[in-house]
Amino acid sequence: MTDQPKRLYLIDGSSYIYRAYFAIRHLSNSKGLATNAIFGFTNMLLKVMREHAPDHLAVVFDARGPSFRKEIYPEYKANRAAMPEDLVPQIPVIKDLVRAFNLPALELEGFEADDIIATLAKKHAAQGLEVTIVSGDKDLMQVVSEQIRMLDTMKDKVYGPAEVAERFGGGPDKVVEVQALAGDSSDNIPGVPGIGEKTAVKLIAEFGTVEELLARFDEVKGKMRDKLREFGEQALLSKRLVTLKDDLDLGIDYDALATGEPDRAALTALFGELEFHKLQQEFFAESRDRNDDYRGVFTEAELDQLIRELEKAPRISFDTETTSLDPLCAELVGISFAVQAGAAWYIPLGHHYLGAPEQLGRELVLERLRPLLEDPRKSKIAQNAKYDLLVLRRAGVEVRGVDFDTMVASYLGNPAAKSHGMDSLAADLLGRRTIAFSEVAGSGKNQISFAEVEVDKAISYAAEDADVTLQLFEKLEPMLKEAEQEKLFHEVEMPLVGILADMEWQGVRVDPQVLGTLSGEMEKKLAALERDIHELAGCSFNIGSPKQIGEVLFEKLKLPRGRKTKTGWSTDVEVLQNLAEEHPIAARILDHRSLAKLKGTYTDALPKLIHPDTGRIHTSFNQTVTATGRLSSSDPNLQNIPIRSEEGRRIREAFIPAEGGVLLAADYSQIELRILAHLADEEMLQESFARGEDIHRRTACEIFGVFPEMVSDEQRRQAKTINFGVLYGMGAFSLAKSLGIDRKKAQSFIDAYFERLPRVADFLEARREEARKNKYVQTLLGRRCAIPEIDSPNQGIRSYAERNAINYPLQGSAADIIKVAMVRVFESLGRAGMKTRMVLQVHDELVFDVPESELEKARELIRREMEEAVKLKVPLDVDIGVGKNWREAH
DNA sequence: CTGTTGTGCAA
DNA sequence: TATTGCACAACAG
Repeated sequence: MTDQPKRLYLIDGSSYIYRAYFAIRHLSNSKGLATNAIFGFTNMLLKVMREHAPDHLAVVFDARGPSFRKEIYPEYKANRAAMPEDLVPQIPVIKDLVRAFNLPALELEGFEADDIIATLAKKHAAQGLEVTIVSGDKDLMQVVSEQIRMLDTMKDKVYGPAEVAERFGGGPDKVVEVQALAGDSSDNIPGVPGIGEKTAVKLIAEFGTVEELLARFDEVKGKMRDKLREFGEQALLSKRLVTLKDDLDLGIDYDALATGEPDRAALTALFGELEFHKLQQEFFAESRDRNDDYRGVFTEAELDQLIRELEKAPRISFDTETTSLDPLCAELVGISFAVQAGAAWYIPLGHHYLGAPEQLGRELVLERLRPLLEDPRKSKIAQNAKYDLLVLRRAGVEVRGVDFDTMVASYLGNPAAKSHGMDSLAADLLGRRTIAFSEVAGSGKNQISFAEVEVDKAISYAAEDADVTLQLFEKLEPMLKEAEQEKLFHEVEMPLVGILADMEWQGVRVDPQVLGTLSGEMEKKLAALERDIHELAGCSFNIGSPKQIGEVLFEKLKLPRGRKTKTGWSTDVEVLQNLAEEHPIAARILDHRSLAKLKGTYTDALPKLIHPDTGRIHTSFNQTVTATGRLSSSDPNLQNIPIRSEEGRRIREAFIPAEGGVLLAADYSQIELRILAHLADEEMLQESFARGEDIHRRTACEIFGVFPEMVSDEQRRQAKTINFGVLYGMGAFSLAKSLGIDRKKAQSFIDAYFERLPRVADFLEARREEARKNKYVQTLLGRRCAIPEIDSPNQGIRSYAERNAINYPLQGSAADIIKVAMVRVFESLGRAGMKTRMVLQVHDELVFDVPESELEKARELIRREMEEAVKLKVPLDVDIGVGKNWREAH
């Protein structure tokens, strides 16, 4: 073995923190914590580790208090501004990071990081070690030598004696001399006024040291001589200030600076929290466990063996591989299973490419697995189970017993998180970078179907999915318990998974002819509007482009501008409505825009999404998207089908029941206000709901002090706006804007409201308080949503957080209630053996496809299960409508 | 071809 | 300067 010199790396932590902070101006995580300095610092650390793999290292920080330099010179660093307020909270995180990397960290009271570094560098260099100082600070150049070099990772430069000499005109020993003369404005080191670095280098090159220069100052000519005479003492003081202490008694030897193995779990948690997803991936890219036992199942004997393993295991995880992201088009290509961490199987069923190995038959495998998959008592785990349920249902297997969906569990743990995808969960919770789909199937136009992926590759990809899912379960289950989400998870969210799968499976019938006719009419109207608009403008332009509209209205026609957007002048409804009085073009543009919107988003888009086999639209209900617990709908979004305008309502006529049936729409009346009445325990609201009054009218009575009969339409409208405003935490400004009144007046309405409904005011404050105390708020069923921004120093962010603290419990409790109702209705319909099918959910409304013969029974059942979903201090009223299309059902 | 912006639909 | 979503067309890189 060759005897490599021992190496030591000394990282100037404090200097990097500052440099990173100023180099990266804007970076923060979704919780409002600034992360710019942390990010820069981490990058530096990772770079040093990656490129130098140090075995001995110290990260050195400045100690909190003043250093000894302050004692010799009170003005030292006096001009330094206080640490920026968004940097302060980053410091402890950086120290956590260093700890998680398991690296030695040092700081010493009374001394700066540079002194510690100088001491350690000199000491170890004297012992024959090769020392690298990682810093960008020129002060440290004074300790550079043959054994000590300096590395600036941000500039990617290494400084040895030669590089130092180039800048300071001599060996590293000249550094302090030059700095003593030139001073340093950032540290408030005075030096000699009028002498900068260039002059100082010249003088030192000639005289060697400050002392020598001062002794022979008469050899210097002109004004500089006077300066030197006057400020000589100051130069000597400066020299003391810039000279680093290199003889501190640290009592630290080489062995104490050995680097440890990084704590993967801690790092993962930190990177996750900081939302350093890219770094997370990079760091863990190499750390995939190669010991995983992933096997393909190719023979009946192997299948039997697998099934025996699956039967023995208390819980199994599984995952399907298919040809499409859309489960209703997807063909099954393979299934994977895991029973314990690190071991998983993949059964290829439908890989077909030239030279593909012999695979077991699909029918055979599914028949053998059917008893297990359909057994409700066999506990199963899956990631995004809804997808697998649908794929297998399409393949003829009704999977039961899926009692843990890792995606849903992760969502309950943090509903505000951006992604609950397996890759990010594996990274965040397991510190593991999983094989990306694109790595086995390619991406973009090169992407191939999973059926064409080589079986060997498919095994490592698919088996990993089942394995990781099982490992995620092991992490997530205790987390759910910790967060007290178990009941909500097992009694509401998990039952809902299968129900949503069923709703997507059913889909809703849509008549393409209705949409086609509508589209044709719109086409004509749009063409006419376009002609008018171009004529009024005197030129032809793209009405769909806000930018071009801006050019025409504000530059060509010289109409008054309204608000600005990031890229130009706003042309939104509000602006155009104001412009309508100035010029007839504005109203036409508005008409054109809303019609084009309806046509593009609905009448033209929906027919394309009608499934060719079923004649129905199968939307996707997403259970892990919203921060509040609501569902969302996509591909297409059926939760925003128009209803307000006449044109819009006609789109609803295209949504129709199955042959021989009707559509039944059941919606909760004023559910969020009822929840407010319940949670705030506000008697006036409770009494009003108990009596079945018009709540907005009643609110108007209270705040305007008039009798119910005397409430004008205008007053009711205003009360309604206030009622909704309360749910969203609205202020006087926005109320004024939406009512078109002045702020004072709006404030007086709000005052009157809280005067008459004091418990509501208490409730709102209690929610803000709760958020400040716990950093989260809760719904009726204990669903939690974190609101870390509640402590943000930024007023805008904090106000936003406070509004969320009010809105989440109300919107979220409504979501809880309708989810419970969905489970109750679904199960009740099943027990009754009815053919009525739940097909849509629109936040406070459920839509059913009902055979005509079952109508009355269904109506009663649905009403009962919805109204009795939870018991509140106010009744839950459900309005039910029935019709031959969705519009009529309202 | 992909991500962002402005806009607008729903509860 | 009112909450939560999704999707479209235009546009920038």
